[in-house]
Amino acid sequence: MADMSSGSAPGEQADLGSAATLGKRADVGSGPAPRKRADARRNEKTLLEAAAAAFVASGVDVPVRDIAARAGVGVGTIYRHFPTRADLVAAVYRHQVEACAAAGPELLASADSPYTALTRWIDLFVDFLVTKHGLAEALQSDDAAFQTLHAYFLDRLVPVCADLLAAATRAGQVRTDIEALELLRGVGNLCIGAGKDSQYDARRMVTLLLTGLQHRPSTP
Amino acid sequence: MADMSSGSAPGEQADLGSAATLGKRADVGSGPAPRKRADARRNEKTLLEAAAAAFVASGVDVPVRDIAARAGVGVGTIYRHFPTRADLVAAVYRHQVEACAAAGPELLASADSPYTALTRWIDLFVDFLVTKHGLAEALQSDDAAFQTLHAYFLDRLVPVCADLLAAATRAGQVRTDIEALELLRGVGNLCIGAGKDSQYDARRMVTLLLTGLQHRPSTP
DNA sequence: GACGATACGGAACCGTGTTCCGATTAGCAA
DNA sequence: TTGCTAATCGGAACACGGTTCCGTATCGTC
Repeated sequence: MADMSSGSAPGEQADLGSAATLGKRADVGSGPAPRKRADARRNEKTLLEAAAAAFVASGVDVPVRDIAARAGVGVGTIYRHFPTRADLVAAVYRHQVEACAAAGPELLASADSPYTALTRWIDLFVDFLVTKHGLAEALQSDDAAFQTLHAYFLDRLVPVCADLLAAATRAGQVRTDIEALELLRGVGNLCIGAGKDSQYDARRMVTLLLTGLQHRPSTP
Repeated sequence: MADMSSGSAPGEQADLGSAATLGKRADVGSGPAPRKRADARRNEKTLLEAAAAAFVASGVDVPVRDIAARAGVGVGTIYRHFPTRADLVAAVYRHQVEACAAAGPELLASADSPYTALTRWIDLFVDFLVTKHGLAEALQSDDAAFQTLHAYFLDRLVPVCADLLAAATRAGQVRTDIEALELLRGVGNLCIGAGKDSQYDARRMVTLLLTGLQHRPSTP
């Protein structure tokens, strides 16, 4: 299974998550993609690496200027490749989000019960969030610029969570009044500020939430 | 019992929560307070009312300039009375925080079990947070300016929560590995973004958390 | 009414994200 | 190799938010 908590590992050959691929696919059928210039491709890769390093060093709140400086480019270059901060963040973490999404079905197939698969998957999700300083905060930020990041996470992970939840529901292991979106948002919220207070253990809170999710006829 | 979700009801005679009373008490023993000028007192009251109205209208994120305009004063006046945004927020909600703190012992005395008292108290807390747009977010913000707000809430409410939790623990009704601070932060986190998505019901998530908190020997 | 202390207003400052546009350069053709 | 042109780059400039500063206005007292 993919390791969700490892470094962000940018720098692959294929689609590095340029903003154009985040929204609706642009003008399908207008012929093959016009292939970017070499310096543009180089810069995009450099930017993703610099951003990943900056996020590790200073959290996802690191100023755009710092990322630009780290990459040795101007801020204009960042905004040409990524229309907004959130798109850059999304691009940097795209691989890990995809890995998390892919892990859902695998866990469902390998775990000894749907509920176990669900908890393991949520564990992956939590590991991902708590190891990325400020990511959970950014996801819930009401800043309009982060709407696209929020949407990307939800688009990709809600269906996976919904499948796990549905399986657990069919097995009679969980309450039936909780939706996947709600569960994911709750878990995401619990991860906020995870690294900033040693007294607060997000994983323990998520455990509580998941325990409470279990189907228990004897509700007090 | 105090109604935590009602309007903020500023405008009382006594201490309206000026910043001086939030931090450590300044120079105790240097004689009686020198009694502010009349216009200063008038402005402080006006400011609290304007801020409360602005918070209701636009959330606690409303720009300081907007509050100043609403109160018909300059921004300098705000900063003279409240050293920072967070102090203004704290002052506006001080009454409700105090009411929430006071409700703890009352509930413990009146409810039929400590766990019930705890859940009722948490309900009050949640009602408070979800009815104040952006307050839960501000509480967890890593912005240094909100540290004082965070600290105020915690100073005031953690002891109350700890008492309720201890009582429930003595009654064998809850797990023993959760601290009051952790529980409060978890609940606070779950309230983030409560009003912005009709799909997400913070109260339901808190219910899950509290259910998971219950002592259950048969852990799956 | 005068005068010192206090409080006021809002321009100015700093740090953000984002936009804009002249300078630069890659990629191609001759 | 040399031009040419469109794509790309860099960073100054803008918008917007919190906060600070200081000349001016007002209060309260003599």
